Amino acid sequence: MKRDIFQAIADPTRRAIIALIAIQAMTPNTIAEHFDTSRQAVSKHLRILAECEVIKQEQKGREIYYQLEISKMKEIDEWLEQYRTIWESRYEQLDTLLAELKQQENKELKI
Amino acid sequence: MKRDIFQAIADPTRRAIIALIAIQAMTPNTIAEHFDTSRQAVSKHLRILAECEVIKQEQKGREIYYQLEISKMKEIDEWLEQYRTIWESRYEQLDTLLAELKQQENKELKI
DNA sequence: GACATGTGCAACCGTTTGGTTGCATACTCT
DNA sequence: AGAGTATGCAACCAAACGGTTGCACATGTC
Repeated sequence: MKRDIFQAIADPTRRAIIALIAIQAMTPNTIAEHFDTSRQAVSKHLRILAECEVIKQEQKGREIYYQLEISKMKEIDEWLEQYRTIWESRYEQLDTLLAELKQQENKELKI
Repeated sequence: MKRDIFQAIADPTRRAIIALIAIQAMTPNTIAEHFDTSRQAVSKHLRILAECEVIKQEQKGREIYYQLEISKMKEIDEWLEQYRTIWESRYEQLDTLLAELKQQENKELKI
C-alpha cells in the first residue's frame, strides 16, 4: 500500500489537518479537538500524512508535535507546472485571437 | 457521492489520462490503448473525471472526444497558493539566516 | 510506587474504490 | 436491412478507506 502525496491530499480531513499545522506545529490531541471525529481517527490520518512525508514529527517529552513539511507541497506544484504552461499558452492564443479581432475591427472602422 | 478535483487526481491512472488528453483530445478507445486495463475501466475513470469537470466531451459521429478542461487544474493551483506563500517566506527566513551568518563570518574575519 | 495523561496500534465494520464481464444502445458503412 | 464498431451501464467482487472501540506503552506528576 504505497501512498503518494496525491492520495494524501485527497481526503478533506487531511487537507484540513495540513492547513491547521501549516500555521504552527500541533499535538494529535490538539488537532483532534478541531474535528468531530475520534482522536484515533485523526491519528490514522497523521500516520498516512507521515507515510507520504507531508508532515514531520518532533517529540517533546510525552507530547509529539506534528509540523508541515512544506517542501512536499512543492511536489504538487512541480506536477502542476506542465499544465501551467498549457493554460498560459491558451491565454497567449486568446491574446492573439483578441489582437486579430481588434485588427479586423480597425479595418472595419476604416471602411 | 460528491467528488472533487482532489479525488479526481488521486488515482495514478486518472493522472495519466489527464496527461494524455492534455496534449490532444482523444476517444475512450484510443485512451484505453495506452493502458493495460479494460476499455470499460477507462470509461469509468472518464466518468469520474467528467463528474469533477476536469474533462469535457465532444461528440463527433459515433466517436466521443475527451479533452482536458485546463481551467479546473487552476483550482489546484489556487489551493496551493496559500502554501506557496509559506514556502516563499521560509526562503526569506533562510535568506536572512544566511545573511546573518555571512555577517558573523565577516566579523570573525575582522578579528 | 501509584496514578493520570498523551499517543499509537490492533481488531472490527460498513462504504467506497477500481477492476472485471456481459449486455444494451447508437452510429456508420455496405 | 444487416454487419461491424464505439460507447456506456449494470452486476459483481476483492481490496482499500475511514471510522469506531479497546488496549498497550510510554512519560510525566503526586
